[in-house]
Amino acid sequence: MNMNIFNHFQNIIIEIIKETFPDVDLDKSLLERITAESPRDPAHGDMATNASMILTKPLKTKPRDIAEKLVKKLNEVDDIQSAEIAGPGFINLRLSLSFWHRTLDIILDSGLKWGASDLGKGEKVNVEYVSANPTGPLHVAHGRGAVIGDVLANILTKVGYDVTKEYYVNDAGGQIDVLAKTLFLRYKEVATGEKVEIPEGLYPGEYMIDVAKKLHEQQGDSLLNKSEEEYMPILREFGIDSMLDLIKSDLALAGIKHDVFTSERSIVGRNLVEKALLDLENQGLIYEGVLEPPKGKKLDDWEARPQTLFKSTEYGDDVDRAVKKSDGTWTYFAPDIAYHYDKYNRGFKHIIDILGADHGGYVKRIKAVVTALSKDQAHCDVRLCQMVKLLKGGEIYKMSKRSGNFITLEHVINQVGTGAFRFMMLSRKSDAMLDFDIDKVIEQSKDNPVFYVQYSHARCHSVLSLASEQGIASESLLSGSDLSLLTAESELALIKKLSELPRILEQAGISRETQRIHYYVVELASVFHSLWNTGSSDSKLRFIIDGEPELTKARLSLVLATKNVLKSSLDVMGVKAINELKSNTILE
RNA sequence: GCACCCAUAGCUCAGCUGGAUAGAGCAACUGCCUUCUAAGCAGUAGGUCACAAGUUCGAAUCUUGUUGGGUGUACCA
Repeated sequence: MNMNIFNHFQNIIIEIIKETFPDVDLDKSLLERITAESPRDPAHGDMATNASMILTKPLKTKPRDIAEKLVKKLNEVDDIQSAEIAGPGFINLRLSLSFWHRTLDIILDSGLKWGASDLGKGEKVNVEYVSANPTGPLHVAHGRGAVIGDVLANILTKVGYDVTKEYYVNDAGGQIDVLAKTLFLRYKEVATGEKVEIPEGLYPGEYMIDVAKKLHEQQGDSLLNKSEEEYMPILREFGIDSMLDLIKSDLALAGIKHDVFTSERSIVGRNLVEKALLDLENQGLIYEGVLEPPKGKKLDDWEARPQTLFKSTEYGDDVDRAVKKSDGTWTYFAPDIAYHYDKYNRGFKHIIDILGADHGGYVKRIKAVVTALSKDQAHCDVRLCQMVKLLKGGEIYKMSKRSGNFITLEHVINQVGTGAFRFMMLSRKSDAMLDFDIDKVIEQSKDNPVFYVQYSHARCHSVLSLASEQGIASESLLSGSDLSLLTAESELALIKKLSELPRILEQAGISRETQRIHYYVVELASVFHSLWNTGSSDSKLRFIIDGEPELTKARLSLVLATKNVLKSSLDVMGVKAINELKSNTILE
């Protein structure tokens, strides 16, 4: 059986259609539109299909007439308890109890692997995320892209892709000179003890002082006597290394570890820029030209000048893009072309870039590059992460990297905890802006979904450990429980929710929408809390029933399955599941 | 000007790539603790899915306009 029960029944339905209408040639794209999904209203059953509506046109028959034929055969399927026609021609399926019990059994057997699938067929995917310039610590906006990229990579891994988590280090551009110059001033400050004013345009952040101190420890006063030409390479090197260490420790704090760091300097050093541009040139996509001045924005210093351009308009971009500056050096874009060329040559046909919304204007040209360089063999998917509005008690925290007093990622995570931070970063789709109120995330109330979900996991743990202590049932004793004893509506609702995970992960992977797993885990917690409370109003529905060891074991099995699914969902989110909630603890 | 994104209950947001009577949470109101954690549950009330056309059996979802907000807009990265 396909782990994704919706695909499973979709296949069954399609087979039945082929049997029922053998003379009609139904093409694949049409059959793919035939769905099996859970109806909005549970009163409509467990599964609904739109098959007869889709088939109306090719069969030139009324939907209800088609449905009647299909229903007859669907009713013969073992796992289908009943199939009936409803509304404009939907077929509602009610699945048998034994099907649900068998599904629960599979979920229990799968343990933390439940939800995994082979959708990706082991294909290679490169997910590039964060890629912040090595000029300072990460701030909160970086944190959003970081979590979304990380979780998307986790999801894709879970659904069967061979995923590489990657960080592109912009260590070759002008901002590195700015970094080095700033570092020199701070170094001078440390060495001479004289207060230094950081001029406009350099990085005023105080983090540079610590770096300068370390530099001074290593080099003493020796750099003071050197010429700029001599000390700049040393400072660049030291600055980049220090900043990368800083960034990596921020990432570690956020629970993120990239597989690969690719440096811009190494791309340039391997002459990949020349190679990639030659490839484009051979395709006639590089030319010398003059761009029009941009409209709607005053540019006092604009002047027409010939530049080396990439014909990105060929692939849907708004204007062609410069790859060389007027002084003949590469633009930022050129090494990035080479970098994507490198990704493709490393065998990635699925390339995903997670960027900040402020890079929105960059999307079309980078997609154009990948399409051109791969001759349409690779696909580049760019996800933009909208800004995070950081609040504390309703008041806005302004973040500006230039000012130097921006709110760092470290600062925020230290206040709310890694788990809560990640959980909240996944609460909105990446296209939409996100409000993040530090006070609310710390708040230990039902207002806070992190606690709601963790509480459900803690409850699972609590029952299971209680049962274990009482010797009623340990986890090992639970295997082989008679799951058919689970017949209450609330129990079945939980089994059904558990069974959805594979589909949720597949769809999150396909659509690259990480918020889906967030909402799933909240829903799952809700269904579990609901079941828990049926035991409050009716003691016969509690998990542990004196004198009924078999029933108790069956129910505890369901609890165990729930605990596992909660945990594996949280694992994908990079959030640590918690066994016991204590007051005043920050979630890790 | 142009490009990309957003607009759903009083507030914060879901809505399973086009399905049935649009759903949660918060706030409001009503119930449920001699109970495996009430940090929870059940219920009531709350809607012109920004607006207008179009596509079709069927639209919050797709197309095109319009309005309002965000972001970006040569030789920065």
